[in-house]
Amino acid sequence: MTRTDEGEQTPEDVLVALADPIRREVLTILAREGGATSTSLAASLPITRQAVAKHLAVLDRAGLVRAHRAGREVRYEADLQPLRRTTRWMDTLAAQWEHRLNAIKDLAEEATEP
Amino acid sequence: MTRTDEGEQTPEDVLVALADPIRREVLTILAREGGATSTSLAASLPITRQAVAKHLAVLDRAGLVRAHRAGREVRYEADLQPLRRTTRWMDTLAAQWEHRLNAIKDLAEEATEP
DNA sequence: TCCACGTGCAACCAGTAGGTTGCGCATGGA
DNA sequence: TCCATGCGCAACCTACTGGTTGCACGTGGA
Repeated sequence: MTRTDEGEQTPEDVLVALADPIRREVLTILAREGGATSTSLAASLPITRQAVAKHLAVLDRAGLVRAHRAGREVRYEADLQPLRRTTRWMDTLAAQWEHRLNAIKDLAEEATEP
Repeated sequence: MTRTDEGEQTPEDVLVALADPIRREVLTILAREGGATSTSLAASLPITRQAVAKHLAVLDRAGLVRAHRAGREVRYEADLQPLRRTTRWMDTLAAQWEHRLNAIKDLAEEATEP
């Protein structure tokens, strides 16, 4: 088991996690199957189990997956809540930036046509 | 001038660009000031002009900045449109994944209480 | 005309990301 | 009881990222 004890799960961690196509593919499989182990994921992907484990660690750091031990297997499930938080965070950022840009554009118009 | 001739600008490029705190800071400055040069940005940041130029290249690849030559200066301005597109793309992804997860949850309930 | 200033390009360096192989350990089933 | 299976850990490799310095080029102003 990696951590899952949710340290921070910043929006930045989610962006980093989602920036990799293999990690998005992992989340897609997890959503389609409802859960999977590192071994079963490696069977569906072009990389080894250990590489999958590293990707799962990144996803776990972002809070996007949760690990459950079941016997000698460790089953991973997707948690989309941090993703929803992150899109809202990005929208807020975009709104702030656009607000500043519009304010500047208004100032420019005010100066040219008085 | 870097490229600005918009090659693809995939959501992935936007995620990669936004995953770095310095690049987010660059966008913040660009929105606050309405535009800046690599030299003026380097004055506001703890890194050299050449490092700034590399970050601007990443932002340009994502379509988040646009370069305009003005005399011997190259002025960069923020373009938030790819950011808005990316948040919508992420929302769609989240919706698809949640849809699959809910379908699986329903199946499980159906099986346990018939 | 000439010089200063802003850019662009290239080489270089350290650290990290993504991938591999190898091995040891625990656990569940025959 | 014993063996196959699933995991975790560690070492190692390669490529890319983020940063630096140094230098050459073009352009605008005194």
